[in-house]
Amino acid sequence: MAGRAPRAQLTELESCVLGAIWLRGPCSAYAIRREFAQSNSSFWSSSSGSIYPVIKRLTALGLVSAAPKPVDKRGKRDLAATAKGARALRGWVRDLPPWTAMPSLDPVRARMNFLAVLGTRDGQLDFVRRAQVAARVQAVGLRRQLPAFKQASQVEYLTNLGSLHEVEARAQWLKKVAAALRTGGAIR
Amino acid sequence: MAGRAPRAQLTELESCVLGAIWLRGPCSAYAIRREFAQSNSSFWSSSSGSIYPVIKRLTALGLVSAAPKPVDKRGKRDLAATAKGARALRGWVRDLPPWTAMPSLDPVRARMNFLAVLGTRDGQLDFVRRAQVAARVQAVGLRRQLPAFKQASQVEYLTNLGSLHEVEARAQWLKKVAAALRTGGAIR
DNA sequence: GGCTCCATGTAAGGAGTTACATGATTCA
DNA sequence: TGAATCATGTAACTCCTTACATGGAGCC
Repeated sequence: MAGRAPRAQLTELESCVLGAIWLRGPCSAYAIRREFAQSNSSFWSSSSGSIYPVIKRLTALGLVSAAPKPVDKRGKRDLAATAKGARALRGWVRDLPPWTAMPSLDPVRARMNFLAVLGTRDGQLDFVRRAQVAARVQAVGLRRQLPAFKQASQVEYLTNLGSLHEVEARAQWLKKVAAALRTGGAIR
Repeated sequence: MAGRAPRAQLTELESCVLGAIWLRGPCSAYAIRREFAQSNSSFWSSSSGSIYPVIKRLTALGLVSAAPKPVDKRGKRDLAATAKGARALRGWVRDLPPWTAMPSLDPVRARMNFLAVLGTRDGQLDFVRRAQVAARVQAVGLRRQLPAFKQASQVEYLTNLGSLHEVEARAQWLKKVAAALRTGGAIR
């Protein structure tokens, strides 16, 4: 009878949605969805097909309460994290699994592994320079947003500072790669 | 009749497997699997259930040739990238999609968003310090491996240098976060 | 003979994506 | 009144994961 026991651990997406609901206090699912869409550090599509099922699961687990708003004729609901939800979130944040220390999956670095396939040194340098420009553009954009984040909230400032550190590190690394190509010739 | 047309674009995993086969020349699927498992920058499980289906797809697409080895009584096959496979790999490397410029998904940064849930400044500092230690341990390990990579191959050296840059940037960022917590008090 | 690696696969399931569907509200 | 946005959801599909299955080779 009883369906199989639900997963013990939350996924990263589930935890982030739970966290957003916990932070935002009572709010609609749509607000969460929009926040994810506008955030500059979200890899998830944050379309309705991903967010709503996640919220459903969180509600089923008792981590989120969804009170219907009688005022609103639409199906709008007020979501809030329960005490159990706050405990789950705390555990997820605090207990850093070992894999979280590893370097993340960088698509530029993944492609760099096979740089030799581009053949000539000029082709390889072109790739590296384009990646470098893209990283620098990102960095400039982030740096310009920082003051606004600092005024808005301390955490937003700090997390965006982290993103900035990452893209700047990538740009510096690519600079070294370009230098190595110029002095050492093409990768083969 | 004809089943639906195969996907136009390769996934990141498929491309990386294709690249590994292209690099390693004729080799067995097991060798690829092992390489992925030992690589320090692979997020994929690289278990048989993921690698073999990918190779099957690549072979079906004509990007990889799989010649059976008559010498070996086992089902061992010699995999190699075809000319078409090399072209596909080249395209994947060269055409950096816009999203590849974004900061990657850092699990530590994801948790940082909800640091307030840890409550006290000491609890928050403890989290940050543990993340810092983990990042530094990673950095030291990578830095120690660099000379060996440099001797083995230039690309391996350069990609691992990229990993090093990333984890060092993370460590520096966490240092700033800790400083901010010490001077500014707990995040709320 | 048994143990450990080598080597290739299949089966079931899960999590997230894209695309679609449906209305209410707001504003020009 | 029509368009854009707000708001919630379902259905089909895809890629990857975990777990299982099978057998040869080398070694004590």
